[in-house]
Amino acid sequence: MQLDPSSTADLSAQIASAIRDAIISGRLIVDERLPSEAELSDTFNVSRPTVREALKRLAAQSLIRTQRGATGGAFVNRISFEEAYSQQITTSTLLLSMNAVSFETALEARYALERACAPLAAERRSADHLAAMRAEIHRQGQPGLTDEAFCASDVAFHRALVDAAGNPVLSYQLAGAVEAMQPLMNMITFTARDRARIVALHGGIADALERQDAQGTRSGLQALEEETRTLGQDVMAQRAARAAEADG
Amino acid sequence: MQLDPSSTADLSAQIASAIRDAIISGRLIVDERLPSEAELSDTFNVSRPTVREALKRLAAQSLIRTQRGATGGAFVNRISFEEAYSQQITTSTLLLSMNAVSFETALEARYALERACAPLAAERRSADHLAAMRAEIHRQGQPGLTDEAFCASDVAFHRALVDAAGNPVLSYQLAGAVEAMQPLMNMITFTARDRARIVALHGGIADALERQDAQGTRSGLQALEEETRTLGQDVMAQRAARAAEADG
DNA sequence: CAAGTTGCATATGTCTTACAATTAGGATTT
DNA sequence: AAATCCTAATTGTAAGACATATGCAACTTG
Repeated sequence: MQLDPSSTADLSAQIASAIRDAIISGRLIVDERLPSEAELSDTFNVSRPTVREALKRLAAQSLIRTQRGATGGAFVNRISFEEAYSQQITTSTLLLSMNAVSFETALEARYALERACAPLAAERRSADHLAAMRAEIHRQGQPGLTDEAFCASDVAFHRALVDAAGNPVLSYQLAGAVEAMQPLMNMITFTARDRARIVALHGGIADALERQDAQGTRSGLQALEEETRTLGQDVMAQRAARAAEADG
Repeated sequence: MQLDPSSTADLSAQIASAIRDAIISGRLIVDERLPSEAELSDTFNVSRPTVREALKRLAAQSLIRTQRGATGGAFVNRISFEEAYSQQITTSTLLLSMNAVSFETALEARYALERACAPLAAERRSADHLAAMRAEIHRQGQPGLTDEAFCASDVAFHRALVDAAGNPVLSYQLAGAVEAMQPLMNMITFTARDRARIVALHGGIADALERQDAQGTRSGLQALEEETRTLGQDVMAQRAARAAEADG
């Protein structure tokens, strides 16, 4: 592992990059211990704080984990689906909120992806998945539920649907899309009538999954997308109206 | 921004977490300047190196950028689609390679997601997208192409297909799925006959997109998935056979 | 002899102090 | 007025020290 002396980037960034490349390329394998900070600072000819900054960068990406004590050190981390989930959700959420992604664009992407797992979910759904979905549907029908709790239950419902496809890679990819939508969804105020419609659509989707009807699942999701889009557009229109009123 | 004194985690991790929460919640907005390292070390009652480790963690996630000089400092970064892409690809690639995700599982997820953008791509594909796809198809037909170059062109083809859907969120989500497959795809040796079949399938997909035939695009992708699965299974079977031979 | 205890070596975590490098903006000089 | 230099602020890097955690071996003790 060598550094490029002509680079103008921070030393800690260069060192992190060198180690990252070694991990990605497989020269460092899972659970292998990196040299100690003192050794690394020798080999790279930098001070220990600089090495530490590099290691913290890698730790932030879950590429390594550190352990104190006699047999401690930095170890190549086997990144878990859970860690990957949470990183992707953080990134997706910020990407949406910082780049003024419209409600329509995010919604379209989300449901396009979700419909992609309809056939697999219809084929493989287990009793557990169906039960989880039914439980969320029941919760969504309870009176006195806050809008936020309703949205959270909605996310849980869709999460169960995605997991029913039985493909962890698919679940991972979709977690970001679904959860990143939540802040946008939380802007919507659901009237009792809205909720009733959504609960009915959720019920239809669960029914279709239960009878392993892929096409029914797809069209149920389609209807749900359109319902949600209408709700979102209403909210945006109201906001625009209020903003215009405040201006003039 | 306060720290939890009962936490056993590293101070730098706690500080990074506190700042990250402030960014995600919107208390710190894009392009806003964070307090200087000296000020942060005062407010958190830690030393400057500890603050710096926290800032490097955030920089690794593209949440902040730093600038030297008189008016320098750490600024909340507007995360771009490109940065989000590359982070997701890194994470996805490692997730697949470190968790022994099978070729079948990854392939299934990839094509399920890709078929999801078939209707949108058929509706919105521009001449540019079609031209990009045709160019890659032509490249794939050239003799003397290495397997790696063939795979890279394959990725470019699929990337154009995804971009044709005209939804940046969809493109972002799919970039990880498609590109993370590349190391697995690179294990495959493509015979001339294999390549001819794949090129023909690519041509069929491009044709379907050109005539805005969503169903044709979907079935073309379906056929491509099955072709690829067969190729992958052959490779795995050969590997298993060689491994058995070496053992016995 | 077995079980618990102590102490040591090693590693990361944190602090302190210092200096180098970079940069914007003002002061100075031509 | 324009070009130049200087200065202050800020991040980047270094070096050394101490604190803390932890595995392991040696030691003590019942």
